[in-house]
Amino acid sequence: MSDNLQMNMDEEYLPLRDVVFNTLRQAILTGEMKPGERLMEIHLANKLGVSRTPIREAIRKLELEGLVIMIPRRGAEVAQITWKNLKDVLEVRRALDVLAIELACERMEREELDRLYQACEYFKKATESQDARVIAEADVDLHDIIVKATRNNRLIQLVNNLSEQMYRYRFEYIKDKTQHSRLVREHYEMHEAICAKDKEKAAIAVRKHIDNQEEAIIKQLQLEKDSYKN
Amino acid sequence: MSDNLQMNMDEEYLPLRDVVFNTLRQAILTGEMKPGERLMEIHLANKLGVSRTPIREAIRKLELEGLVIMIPRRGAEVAQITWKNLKDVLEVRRALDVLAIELACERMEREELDRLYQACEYFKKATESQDARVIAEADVDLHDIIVKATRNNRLIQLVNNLSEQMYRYRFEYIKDKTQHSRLVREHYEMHEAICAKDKEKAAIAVRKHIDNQEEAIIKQLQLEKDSYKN
DNA sequence: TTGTACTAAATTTTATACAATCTGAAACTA
DNA sequence: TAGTTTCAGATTGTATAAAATTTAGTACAA
Repeated sequence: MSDNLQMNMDEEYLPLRDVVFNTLRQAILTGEMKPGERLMEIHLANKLGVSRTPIREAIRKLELEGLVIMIPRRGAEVAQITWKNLKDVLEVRRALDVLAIELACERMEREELDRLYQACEYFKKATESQDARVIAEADVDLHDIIVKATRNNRLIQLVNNLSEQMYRYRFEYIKDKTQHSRLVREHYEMHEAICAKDKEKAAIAVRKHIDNQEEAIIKQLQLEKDSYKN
Repeated sequence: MSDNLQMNMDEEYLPLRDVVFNTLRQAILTGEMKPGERLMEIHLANKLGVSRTPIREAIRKLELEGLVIMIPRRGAEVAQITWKNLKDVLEVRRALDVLAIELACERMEREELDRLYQACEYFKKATESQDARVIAEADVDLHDIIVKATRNNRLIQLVNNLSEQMYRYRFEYIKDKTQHSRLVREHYEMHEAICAKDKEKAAIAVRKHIDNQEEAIIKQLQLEKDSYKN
């Protein structure tokens, strides 16, 4: 792990455990902490300048999110991402994203539809910028609008969690310029389908969207496998 | 809360935090701890005969499961179950149960199909026993066979979690004898559909199953509302 | 060289101590 | 009386200490 973890302290008040939780989660999702790497309490406590208690509590939450696995009396380590695991996540995510867009068809209001359209436009512009971080953020914002329109907090939470599980791969995926026009098109398709309240068309569009993502991630994983030979 | 929480200590080794976690979760799901009730650390620590540390770590996990909500510097309390919240959970569960049975159609093996049939028969016998606990257990076993057949660990975990969220209502639901024959029939329908690998028929059957459950739970909630006038 | 027993170091697990914050009631003011 | 202030007690948040366990290293015998 690179030795420059930094905590974001400028929130008005958050218990340290939550600050630590966010910090570690971020480090894991961005790949700064590699799968298999151990999370040692004293080490982390020193690095982040807090005591071990908040570290431990943060790890408990990461454990339940599936980002780290615990081995009793040995400690926690960053969860390995296996191919199987990823396929499982995507399988579930596909179903939930379909549900989300179907509900969005029913429940999205005019004002949100407008914002969704703006987000589509903004995403298009973002792809032209060639800056992967900007593109990724625009993508997240767009999908967020759809998911929030479901008005279903449980669904929102689950979809967000599942999406996060593969952030690091999506990042690589989004760098692939050849996909950009397709992504832009699919976003517009989704917007159209929701406007028309056409659930079937919407479902088909999201499925395609996720299928593409899955394919890209698998390709990505294949590359890593080849280069690291594990 | 009744003052006789008991921890299950006979496992070979589980960290105290996990024992506490299971104990508290059980207490919440069975209704022994009522929504809105505060979880005070010292109190719980004394009652369970451990220090505050494992209590705190258990609460962190309950928090992420949505069973308790945290108010900073005020502590945790058992999450209120609102109507909205229940509808949200059921909405997601419906989608995931459909996914599960569809995958089961693809992946269930001969031996599991046999066990599923046995579970159907056993459930039928259980309804005759009139013992709600026996019936509930038979029902859980049956659905477990289907969900496990998906081979998708993430899905298994999520469905189990969502099911648990309404254990206390299902319990009342299952006492309603007029529903029994319908439940038995629906179970056989599911088994048949999976045998035939007929995803559509299977999906329809589960949806009906959950719709019934939803209706019954809503009725139940209505009753409580009337009797407590809140 | 390999295998085993023993010891020391590292690490997690649990308990306790201290600090910060909140709550609620009594005292006080207008 | 209504509203504010103050303060004690309760409770959470954080840090540190003690206990239990695992890991790793070393010495010694086969």
